[in-house]
Amino acid sequence: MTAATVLCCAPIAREPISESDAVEAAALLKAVADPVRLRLLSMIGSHAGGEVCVCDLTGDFDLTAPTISHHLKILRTAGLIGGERRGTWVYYRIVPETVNKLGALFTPSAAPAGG
Amino acid sequence: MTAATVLCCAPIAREPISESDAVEAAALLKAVADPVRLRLLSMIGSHAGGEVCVCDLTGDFDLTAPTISHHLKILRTAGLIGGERRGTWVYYRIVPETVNKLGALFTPSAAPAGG
DNA sequence: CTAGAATTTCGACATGCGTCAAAGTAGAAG
DNA sequence: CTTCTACTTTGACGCATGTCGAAATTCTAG
Repeated sequence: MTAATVLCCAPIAREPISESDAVEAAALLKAVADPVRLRLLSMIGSHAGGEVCVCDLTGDFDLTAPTISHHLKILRTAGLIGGERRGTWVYYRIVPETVNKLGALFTPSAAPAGG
Repeated sequence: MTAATVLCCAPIAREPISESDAVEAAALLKAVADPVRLRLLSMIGSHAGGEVCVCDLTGDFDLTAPTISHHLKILRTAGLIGGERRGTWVYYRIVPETVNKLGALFTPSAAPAGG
């Protein structure tokens, strides 16, 4: 128990983040720093069955299909969602690990130091 | 205890976020979706005493003072940091409430439903 | 193979964002 | 009041991003 067990605050407020970590985290954050992508991520993640067809997504936006596809690609490239084609349709599901990374950045961690 | 106590996942993956909530959250996320601002926020939040002089910030970046000031303003406008002038120097400190908002978006909440 | 639907890629455009140099503001020191 | 330092605002520039229309891709159905 000599080592620090700092529970004070979010990781980001515990010690200065390194430049490379900042670049990595910022890339992830940039992927969700858009209302459309946030809604898409939320719709995909909260859908019963864990999977959503793209065709069920486009209807809720005043955007063209190419634009939705563009946002989906950004989320997928960031590792936040995964896509799979089955027949005519493409289904997307959330990748919880990556989403948790986001939360971990700003959440006062209850984990012991070093974890 | 009859009501749901949904611990499955992040709020964003529990139910579809509303458009207005998405816009609000995206604005907050955009403020931290930049390596420089992420480092700035981290340096301010992790500093002993809870306050940092701007003059202690600029040295760690290969950026001009106006650029640092610009990023600081974005963080302040987003409500993530607060600034105070004392004499010649300006001191910034973190606003934990706003930072927690970010974490709450993506963290599997341990709070009971309805909270 | 042809026809058709779902989705992505491509090309283009307007807007937004990060950066700097120069000028402006606020307080300390003489 | 003048000068110096610390910081912010303004104006400008180039690059990135969100959006669309059109074309290409991938699969199903005859």
